[in-house]
Amino acid sequence: VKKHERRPGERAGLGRDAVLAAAQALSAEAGIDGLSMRRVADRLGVAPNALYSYFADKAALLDALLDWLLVGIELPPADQDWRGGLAALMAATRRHLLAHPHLITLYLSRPGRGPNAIHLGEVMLSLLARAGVTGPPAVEALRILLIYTFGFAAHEAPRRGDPDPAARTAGSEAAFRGASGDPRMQALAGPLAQHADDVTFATGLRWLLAGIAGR
Amino acid sequence: VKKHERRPGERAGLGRDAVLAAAQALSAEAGIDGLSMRRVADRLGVAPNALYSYFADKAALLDALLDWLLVGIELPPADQDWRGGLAALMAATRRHLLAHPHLITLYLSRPGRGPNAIHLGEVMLSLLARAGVTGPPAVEALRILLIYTFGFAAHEAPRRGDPDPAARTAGSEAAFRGASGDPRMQALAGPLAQHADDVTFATGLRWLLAGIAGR
DNA sequence: ACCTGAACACCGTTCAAGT
DNA sequence: ACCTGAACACCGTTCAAGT
Repeated sequence: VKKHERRPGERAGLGRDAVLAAAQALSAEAGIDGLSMRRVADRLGVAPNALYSYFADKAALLDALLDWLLVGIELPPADQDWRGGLAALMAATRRHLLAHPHLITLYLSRPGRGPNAIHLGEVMLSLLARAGVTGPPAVEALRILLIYTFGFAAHEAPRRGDPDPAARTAGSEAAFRGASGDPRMQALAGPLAQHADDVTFATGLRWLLAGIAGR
Repeated sequence: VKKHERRPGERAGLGRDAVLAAAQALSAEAGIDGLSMRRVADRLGVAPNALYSYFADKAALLDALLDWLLVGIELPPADQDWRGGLAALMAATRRHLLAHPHLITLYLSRPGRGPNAIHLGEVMLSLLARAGVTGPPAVEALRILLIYTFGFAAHEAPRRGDPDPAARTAGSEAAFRGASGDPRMQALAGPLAQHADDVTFATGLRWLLAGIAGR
């Protein structure tokens, strides 16, 4: 909001990472609809068009942001069997995505060819190879697992901490879960729903892994 | 673009359906990013704010549009077994969604409580009941199947007829599939990819149905 | 009830210019 | 190379007014 007080000609010293960090922080506060180039620039104390020194356009910034959010997904221990390893990896991926509920939606509509997305795919392929699944069938299994994991996270994201849209449907959600009225029930609704989500996610994942094992 | 030549005070006679039809046609031509209230109004020969007589805001229009697109999904024959029926229904749903590739993304991020979405869920529940799956486990299975189906369609949509974004990544897609250069290979890439998608979708679906059967 | 005119507060992006 | 000023062509939405 407030420019950082620089003399004319003085550099702000942004860099791509600073822009991405600002964009992520902004989306956490204002949601996906509040994520604009101008507001990111504002947050950095910089003119709107300054961002175009680092990203060709808004789409390029979003692509970079999504890949940036995949950094640091917990990898399963190397001595685990392929099935437990894949289950742990997909669960960790879902948890990681849910840390940024506002941005999950974007993943489904974008290619996902960033370096971190590719690395995740490679780890999955090495686990599948240990199951004896390689080549085209491995790519097929990988795709199914990724769609399930990202789709699941995208589907439960609106129920999570999305600031504005959540408020819109919060009432019907509570009613749907029979938790309207009693505030103690409402306090339980969140954790209860999350637990149900965890169980449901694990169930579908188990079915898919059983299918992969049966190849 | 051109107003329909009405005298001042004369009605345009829009109605919700006319607005939805215009919105759908516009998104087919201009993609999701080209779908604006002003352009929908323009297409109807009406002032931008006239739409607010029928929809509270753009989000309400989008919600109605998504449910409207679920109309007419092919239902499986009543004498089919539950497994074949569910497989056919989910395949028909995916095909139906892919007829509007530009809008699929929106489904994942929105609740989906419209009348048509609810009807689809009821048909699924009745098929699951024939498999002996009812109550909470049925809701769990339904959710997993829907996430898989919608997620899959959302994931392959960008490869389909999305006008602008497709052009952006068309080159890398062709290279990825090893179809760069030779125009005969490029002509094959589309149908080939679609066939691979069909097979992959059916495979994952079979795995999930096997899991449901094993309950 | 349905629609228009005019306005408000925003967008993404480009171009020329400054250091 | 990095950043600013100013401008362009857009947005969604609201308010008052007309029929």
